Amino acid sequence: MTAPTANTPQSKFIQRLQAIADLSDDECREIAVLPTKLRHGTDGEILLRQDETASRCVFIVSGFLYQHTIVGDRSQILSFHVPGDMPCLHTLLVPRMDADLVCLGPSVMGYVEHGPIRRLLERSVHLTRAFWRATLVDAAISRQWVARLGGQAALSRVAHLICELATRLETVGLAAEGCFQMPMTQRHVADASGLSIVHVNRTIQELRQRRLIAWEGSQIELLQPDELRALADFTPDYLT
Amino acid sequence: MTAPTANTPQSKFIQRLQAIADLSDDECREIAVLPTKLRHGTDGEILLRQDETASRCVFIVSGFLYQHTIVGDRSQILSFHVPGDMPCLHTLLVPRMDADLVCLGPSVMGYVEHGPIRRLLERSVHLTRAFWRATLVDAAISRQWVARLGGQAALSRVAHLICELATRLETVGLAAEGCFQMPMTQRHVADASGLSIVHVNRTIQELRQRRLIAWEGSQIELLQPDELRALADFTPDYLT
DNA sequence: CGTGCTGTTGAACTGGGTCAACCATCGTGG
DNA sequence: CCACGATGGTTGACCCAGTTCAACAGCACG
Repeated sequence: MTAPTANTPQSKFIQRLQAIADLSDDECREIAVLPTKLRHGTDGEILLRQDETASRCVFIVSGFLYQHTIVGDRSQILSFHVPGDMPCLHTLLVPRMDADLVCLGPSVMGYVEHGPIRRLLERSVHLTRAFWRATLVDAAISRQWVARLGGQAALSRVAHLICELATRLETVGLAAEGCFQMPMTQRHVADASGLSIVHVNRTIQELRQRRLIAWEGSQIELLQPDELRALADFTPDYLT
Repeated sequence: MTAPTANTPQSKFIQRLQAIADLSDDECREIAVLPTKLRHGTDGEILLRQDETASRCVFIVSGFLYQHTIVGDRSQILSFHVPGDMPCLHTLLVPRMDADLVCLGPSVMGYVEHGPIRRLLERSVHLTRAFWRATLVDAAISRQWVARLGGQAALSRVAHLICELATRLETVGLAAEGCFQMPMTQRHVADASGLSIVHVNRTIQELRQRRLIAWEGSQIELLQPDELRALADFTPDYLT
């Protein structure tokens, strides 16, 4: 299907599913009519808590979320989520959250109860595959994070994170020419990269000095995407 | 279903699915009759290569596998797989492998072509859920690895890995009283933990000195499981 | 009986952590 | 309108967990 989707709350989510699996117009419509409640979230607000049992799914209309857990005395970010993502889709089958789901900056989310999604998927093998596949892309991202954290030094690690986010934002039309907005602080990068905040600061400065990225406020730009990807050992295939 | 499964090649796999989602006797039978080719693998043998397109799934009858990738000049293990696991189930929907699938020690695998599995799942919403859920457990394990690698120091990191493996082996009846067999070398632990082999050696010695584990050859024993879990910040919920 | 792998140990080194300032920005309340 | 406290970014000095290099011992295997 190629119909230019209107700018409904669901449009980014559908656009994202399209990128993952082909959907027919009918299927898009069925997703669009899922009963949805829109909610606004503020920076740092916790939408779902670790160990809580989720009874609904969240898709991001605008803004960003991340999953966060405490390990020992350290705060660790497990994943970032961008508009069009459904960060806790897995709760449909495994309802217990294994991390907090937190707003990164002000954001708008759509809530959909598990019930309607389950009923929709029961009727459609193809949509089930699309949703399943969406969870598999999340899993592939996690595996890349394992590689990133286990195998790379600080500079490549941070570079990889930036490459990943740029690519994911491109697929939903929120990044162009390697340029995007994301209200991440250096603390977030530190918690996502297993580094101290001080060292993230120096690492970002190194990336800036090498003219690989520009980063002022929430505006991030990849100045030399190819060089950055080479440094990060990044290949975007896994994001499908 | 509670019928004592005979010791067929599939029995561990079915046992594992049982632990994840209830299956009826009928469903177990349908899995048992999936056309399967048995293969033997030797230590270090690569069953599937990174970037290769898989056309079949593998379940482990006996022995161990791991997924492995090169990041920069470092070798990184992304996951371990134990009997009953289906390590590349995700290739059913995302056929491209994002890592090598390698034998850890001699092992026996069952190969099932994608086609028969797809046809089985098309007929059964419930089985689809069970398989989907199996991939979600793998994803949860990856997320835990992210937390482990990003947030924990060497000692906790290695302890966590051991706790995870012990728990997973228990659910398929291959560990009892915290005691199990696994032909892992310290190199494997190093590659899975993002540590140097030398430091893994010293870390394991520390665990031994603290009387937390015993590890001779391929025989691993948790001497004080509760203390080890506390040190590792390990809670087994996510393994379902 | 060498050859190679795994485990072990010691010594020197370093990437990144910790601690402690300091600055700029910004929203808030007096 | 300004003083303020909070937050995010930056810098310097010192420290340490973990790396690297190198050597050696046990053992399995051809």
